[in-house]
Amino acid sequence: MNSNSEMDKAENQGRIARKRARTRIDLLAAARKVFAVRGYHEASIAEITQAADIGVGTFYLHFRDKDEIFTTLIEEGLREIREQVTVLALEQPHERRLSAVIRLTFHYAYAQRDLFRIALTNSGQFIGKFRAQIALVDGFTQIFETAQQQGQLADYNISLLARFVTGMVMQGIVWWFEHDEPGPEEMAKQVTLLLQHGLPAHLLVEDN
Amino acid sequence: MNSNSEMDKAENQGRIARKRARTRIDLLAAARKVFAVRGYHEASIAEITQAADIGVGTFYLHFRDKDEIFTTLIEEGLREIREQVTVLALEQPHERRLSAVIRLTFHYAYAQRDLFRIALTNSGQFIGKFRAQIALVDGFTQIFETAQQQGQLADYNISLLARFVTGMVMQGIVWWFEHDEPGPEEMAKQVTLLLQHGLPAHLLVEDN
Amino acid sequence: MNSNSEMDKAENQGRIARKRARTRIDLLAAARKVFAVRGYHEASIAEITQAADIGVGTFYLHFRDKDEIFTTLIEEGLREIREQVTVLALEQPHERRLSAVIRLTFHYAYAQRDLFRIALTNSGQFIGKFRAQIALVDGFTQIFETAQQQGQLADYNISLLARFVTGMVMQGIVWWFEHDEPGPEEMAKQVTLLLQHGLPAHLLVEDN
Amino acid sequence: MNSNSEMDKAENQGRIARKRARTRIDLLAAARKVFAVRGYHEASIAEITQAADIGVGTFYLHFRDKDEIFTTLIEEGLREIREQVTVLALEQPHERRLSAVIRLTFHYAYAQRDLFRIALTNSGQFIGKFRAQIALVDGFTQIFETAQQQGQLADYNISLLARFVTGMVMQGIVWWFEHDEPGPEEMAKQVTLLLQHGLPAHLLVEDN
DNA sequence: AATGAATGAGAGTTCATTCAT
DNA sequence: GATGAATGAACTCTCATTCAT
Repeated sequence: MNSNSEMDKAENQGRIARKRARTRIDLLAAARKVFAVRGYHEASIAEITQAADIGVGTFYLHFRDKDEIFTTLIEEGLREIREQVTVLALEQPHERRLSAVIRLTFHYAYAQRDLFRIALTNSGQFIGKFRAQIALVDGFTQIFETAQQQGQLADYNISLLARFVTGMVMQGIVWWFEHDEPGPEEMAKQVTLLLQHGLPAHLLVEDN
Repeated sequence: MNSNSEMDKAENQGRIARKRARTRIDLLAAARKVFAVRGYHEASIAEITQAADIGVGTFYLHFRDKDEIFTTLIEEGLREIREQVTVLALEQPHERRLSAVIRLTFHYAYAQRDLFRIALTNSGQFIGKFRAQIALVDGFTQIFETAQQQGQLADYNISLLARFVTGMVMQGIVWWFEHDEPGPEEMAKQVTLLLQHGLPAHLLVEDN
Repeated sequence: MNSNSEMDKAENQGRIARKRARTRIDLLAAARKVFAVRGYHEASIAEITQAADIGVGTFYLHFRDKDEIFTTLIEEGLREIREQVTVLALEQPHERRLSAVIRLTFHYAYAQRDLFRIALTNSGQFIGKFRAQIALVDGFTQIFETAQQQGQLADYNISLLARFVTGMVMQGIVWWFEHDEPGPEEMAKQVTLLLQHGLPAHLLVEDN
Repeated sequence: MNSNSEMDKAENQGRIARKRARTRIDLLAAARKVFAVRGYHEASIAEITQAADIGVGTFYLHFRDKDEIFTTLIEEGLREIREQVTVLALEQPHERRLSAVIRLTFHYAYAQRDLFRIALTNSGQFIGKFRAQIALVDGFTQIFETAQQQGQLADYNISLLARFVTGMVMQGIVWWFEHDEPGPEEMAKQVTLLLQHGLPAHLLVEDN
């Protein structure tokens, strides 16, 4: 009977934990939906809990405030992408790493356009905190630093360079907020094209 | 006597109009300050009017709501830049136009970093409406279209290309939200460098 | 020259007084229009002065507040009616006086339906203060008192009786807020009919 | 255990619902008090919630705005009266129905003078919407229509007649805003007296 | 006398957060 | 753990009124 009740207890805890986790997931999914259609500032906790079909009070059992669920939503949604991109890019040889990061980022971002829209449209206040961008910048920085240690990119400010490339990628993603075409493959190709050759000489005469 | 009183009247109206305009300017200046330190959403009308040292009610004599003063602030602040950049860039020969736009934009943006910070940090909700970016995109698009008609840029999607370059410039400006160096001249040089030569071949092997 | 300037002065004062009176009339007319379409509480001073095409400040040179212009509007508009009804009714022999008051009141009220609408629709707060009604009640009371002194109306409470008849007349006027027919003549006839004969015995059996 | 917790749950919901209903009732009672002393337009939500000893925000959990609580107050307060009068009057034989409606209306109105004061003093804006009056008019109209179908009231405009009688009753009720005497029984008698016999011939000579 | 820009008290309303159940 | 009624601070916005011109 003892072991029985202990088993019951353990089982019970498992059930409760699962229930709790389920509620949390429901909240995040509801938040994603609500933030997408209303934007961060127009969204209210009440709206989110309603969409999740749970009580308002329950929200505070899972998240401190609106800020926290927003950050968590973005963070968790982006973590996987970040990890995947990192892993897959590292599998590539050096000279393919940069284009791999760009391609992979575009692919994942295209698949999760709604999340990026939420993040980019509402992170103004958190700008600089915006993790997706930071991760990209960091990735590019590493690649460029390695290159510089090998004597390349002598004239470039590496930090700025990483930012510029990130800016290009971000604009590509923002483009998808309004258009569905072209897809990630072509988008990556366009960015890579520019990065490979630059613009024709006629457009940018050499300053001296 | 008639003409005298008429002159008085006209003079009076002039003075009143000037006073009114002065209040409006005070409000815009106060809004700029408040938006800069608090952000759009955290700023309250009361705070703005207090900073401007005028009554709350007066605000509504000049602007419909917070949205309107924000838009006006950005719009008026940016108009001059837009016009200057346009005029000066058009004075340049074709092959210098692109780099001129980049250089000039950086120069003006550096001088008005606070305004750009306000605009870029709080325009999430108005993304796509953000005029500074649109103006840049339009400018670049024109330059690239002209080039394409002359048989250049054959492989490029012009719209995307314009966005990419805009993204680079924007990231340069965002950089200044956290750093004061390098200045606009070097920033422009870095962007131009990348656009002229692209990245070294080792970093981006040709896909086939 | 002295007498001349004195004449000038007098003339001037006359002109100013006329101008002042004109503004006052404009204000009252504007108020009538605005109260009619917006109702007392929804009407603002700004709206009235705008309709009168004068400055807001000027309003306060003529009326203490919204209440005063409202009261004045009703009062002045009703005074004439009251006086006319009184004069004309007194010209009638006793036995025609009551029906004359009813007929005349209906005629004037029909001609000035807008004023009565304003008065009756917005005087809730001033109920009991509403002068048109008071005047009628007073008029009826006098007639009934005279009759009672002559031994008639023994069973009636005169004050109440006057109110009841006033209530009938008022309902006739309110009817016109929604219908244009029948006109004042028929309306008076209907009221008089009821007052003359009462209702058929079948509808009201004698309590005992 | 299952049924037990379900019972608990049901009981809980019952208690919560009762509590909620209690708050609503408190609000309506407070509104009745505040409207009575301040009038509709001078009453503020804050004043009502203070009188009800609840938070401002709670008001909006129960009513959309001031308009809604006002309408609800009048409507709910009047519904019972309307129903009672209707039911009781229909129990009467035809020839007693009219006087029954008058007597009953006066009785209920006297008992709820404050409610009628609120309704009549503040319904200017809602005139025509005012339900108590409409209900009376409708009731009288039915009675008179029936009578007319039996060949009576040939000369009368039924709609107007119903309004006139309503006007008399309303004036009786308004009388009580300033006097407590006479009571409803005598008031009904006075109205009935007038409706039975009309006024003496001396006061209203027959027009020809 | 006339003006209208400026004022600020005060109204309605929302919503993140709490807490008794 | 979950609930949702209750809370009240904080916000936006209006408008009667003043006063320098």
